[in-house]
Amino acid sequence: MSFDRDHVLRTTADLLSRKATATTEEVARAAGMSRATLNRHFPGRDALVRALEDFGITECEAALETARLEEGPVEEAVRRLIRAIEPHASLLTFLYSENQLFEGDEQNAGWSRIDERLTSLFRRGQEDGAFRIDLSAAWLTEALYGLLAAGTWAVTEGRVARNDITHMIVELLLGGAMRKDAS
Amino acid sequence: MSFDRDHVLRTTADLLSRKATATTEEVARAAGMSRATLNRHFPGRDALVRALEDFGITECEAALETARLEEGPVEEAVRRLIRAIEPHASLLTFLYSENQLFEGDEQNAGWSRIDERLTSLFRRGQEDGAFRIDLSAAWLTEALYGLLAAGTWAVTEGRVARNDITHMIVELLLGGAMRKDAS
Amino acid sequence: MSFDRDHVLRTTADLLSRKATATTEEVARAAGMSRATLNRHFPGRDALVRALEDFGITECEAALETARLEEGPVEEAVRRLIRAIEPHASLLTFLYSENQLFEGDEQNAGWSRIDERLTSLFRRGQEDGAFRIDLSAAWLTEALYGLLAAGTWAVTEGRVARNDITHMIVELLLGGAMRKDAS
Amino acid sequence: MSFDRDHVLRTTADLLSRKATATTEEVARAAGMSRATLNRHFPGRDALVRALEDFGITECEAALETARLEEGPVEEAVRRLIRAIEPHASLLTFLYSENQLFEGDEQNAGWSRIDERLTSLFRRGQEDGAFRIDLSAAWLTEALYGLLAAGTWAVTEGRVARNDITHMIVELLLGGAMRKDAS
DNA sequence: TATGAATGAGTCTTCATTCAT
DNA sequence: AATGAATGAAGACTCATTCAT
Repeated sequence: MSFDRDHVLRTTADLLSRKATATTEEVARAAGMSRATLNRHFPGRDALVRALEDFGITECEAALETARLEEGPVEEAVRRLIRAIEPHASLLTFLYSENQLFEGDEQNAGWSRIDERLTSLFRRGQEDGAFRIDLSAAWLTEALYGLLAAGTWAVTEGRVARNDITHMIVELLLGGAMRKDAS
Repeated sequence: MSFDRDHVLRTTADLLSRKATATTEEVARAAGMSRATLNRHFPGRDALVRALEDFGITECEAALETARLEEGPVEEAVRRLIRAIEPHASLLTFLYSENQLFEGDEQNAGWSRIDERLTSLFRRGQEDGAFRIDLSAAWLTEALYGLLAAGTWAVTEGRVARNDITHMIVELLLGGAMRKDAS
Repeated sequence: MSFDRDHVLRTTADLLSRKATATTEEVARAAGMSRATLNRHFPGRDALVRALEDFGITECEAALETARLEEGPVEEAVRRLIRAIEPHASLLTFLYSENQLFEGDEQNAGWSRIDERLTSLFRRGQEDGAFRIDLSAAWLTEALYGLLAAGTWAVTEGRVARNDITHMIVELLLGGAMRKDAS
Repeated sequence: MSFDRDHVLRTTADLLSRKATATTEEVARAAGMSRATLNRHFPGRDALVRALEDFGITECEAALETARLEEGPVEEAVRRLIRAIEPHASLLTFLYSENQLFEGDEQNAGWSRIDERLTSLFRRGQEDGAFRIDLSAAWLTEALYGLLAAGTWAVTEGRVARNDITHMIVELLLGGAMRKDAS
């Protein structure tokens, strides 16, 4: 069977987002191969993490494209966003929890670009009068990350059904973000 | 000066919630002592993590007492809760991200008790008609953890002012949780 | 070349019988490998000592079989015994000096069995009228251990030629154990 | 209570002759004091070992004086020797097992002097025609050390009564050493 | 003087990586 | 190309020693 790079990266993100201290052995076993083989494809742990970052950024940017954040009402854009990005939540969670480690890196540029697009979306919501202005766009962005992570864990622990989690996140975030008197 | 156990535990929680892979050396230095001394008081890294769990459970339970969750309108109880628990957020964040470890332990009993009290609070909100019923109490509990973690990181990264974070969390969570047509 | 477990154990016994405080590094180097590799095969110093005990028991039991202790005159059986067991003397010496450790363990059962067989041999000598009865069988057994250890050290320090040591031990032990008036 | 140097040294010799890897903590507790206090009197582990060596040499030399090795028949001299030196056997055992560690040291001079006197005694026995010449004087000396150590252990483990051990050692050694046809 | 507490030094163990098959 | 085995490097732990009381 040929080497399935995507599968390895997703499995690794799942594992590392739950257990940041997982050893290379655990990562390799979770991906169904030996340490040595994992090392052949990703020479060094750092290389694996970089690959994860690249992969995560690529996937998230694709999701952002799919969601067409700039189009239509903000509320609908947020719904599309969460629906598109939720499948990659564990990858995003991993990037989120690791992003203080590679500060100043070129990877950070990709990450910042994503972060900026999300923040812009929420800022647009505020400018449109749809979103409250006392909850800053930066906070809404950060809260989205937190809720995606919480959603992943809630599903993993069986507290929320996989099919419900997108709705749960969307409604909580929009409910909190939107003005109550919006007509 | 005598050994300040609380100080050590708080410092350690701060560090580990930001960098789960921190070495014993880093932990000890952050607490202002040598590795050997840290080891004298907490024999082994596991012992330190266990102590953090005990400490976190104790602190959170004290915060829950302070918040008097069963009293008055749910909305106010949630506000009191977040205000009381936010100072311990980094501890909670660490425990939250680590809570897959030591499963089945007696520590878990303490943690489950806290979790149950929070879930009860949200369930009461739903029974009172104040909270939406399509967002389950279990999810609101999990979301609270996620927002506390996001808040901690947002403050650490300078995206949100420390003085604002309680408001940000409260408003987002309550805004999302409460029924829109509540009179 | 494949890993030679016997070689490692023999080398280790040689070293530890001379210097009980030898570090893992010294043990590994004496066996011609790195600490890490030694640890791969014997995870932890205790595991190595346990393996030495198992190995020693096995080797000694084999030597006891070879010596056919129950056959022929006791004097000849003792000669065969010492001849058979002397090559393993450093292993035995190490175990002898360490045998207060791991008391009550299953290892001790194996050791006790050997001890019992030796004691039985000397008891037979007394019952046959060949050995003095004022020197107890238990003491003769213990003395045998002491003389084997002394022999190992005497050879190591160059006080006695390797080829002579069996004779030295045999003659001293038998000379002391046998009745003077034996016809 | 005043500090009892002799008691500490004897206790330490007892412990170290049985367990060469005993920690300073164990040594101090066996002597009935804290690590720190032991260190006050013997600054550093080496200092303690040196003191033990000095003490052991002094005690052994005193025992040798008492035994008047040069006087009378060799057989009687050996009996007096073992009777005099047996109470210090654990000290001697410790020195014996440690003596490869401080090679070339000045301490070694004292030890060698003792060793030489013992060897001379056995050589005299051979020259007198009382002892066999196929068992070298060096070996008999070494065997004496081994039997003293074995005797100490045999008593500790309850295999031989304390009151019998001198007889056991004497008879075994003399029986082995003496010519059978000695009239 | 005696001791609990603190720590530098050194040992033990594990991990990420490389190598031989 | 894939893997079990070997190992340097790094982390965790323990000990002997020192210090403040």
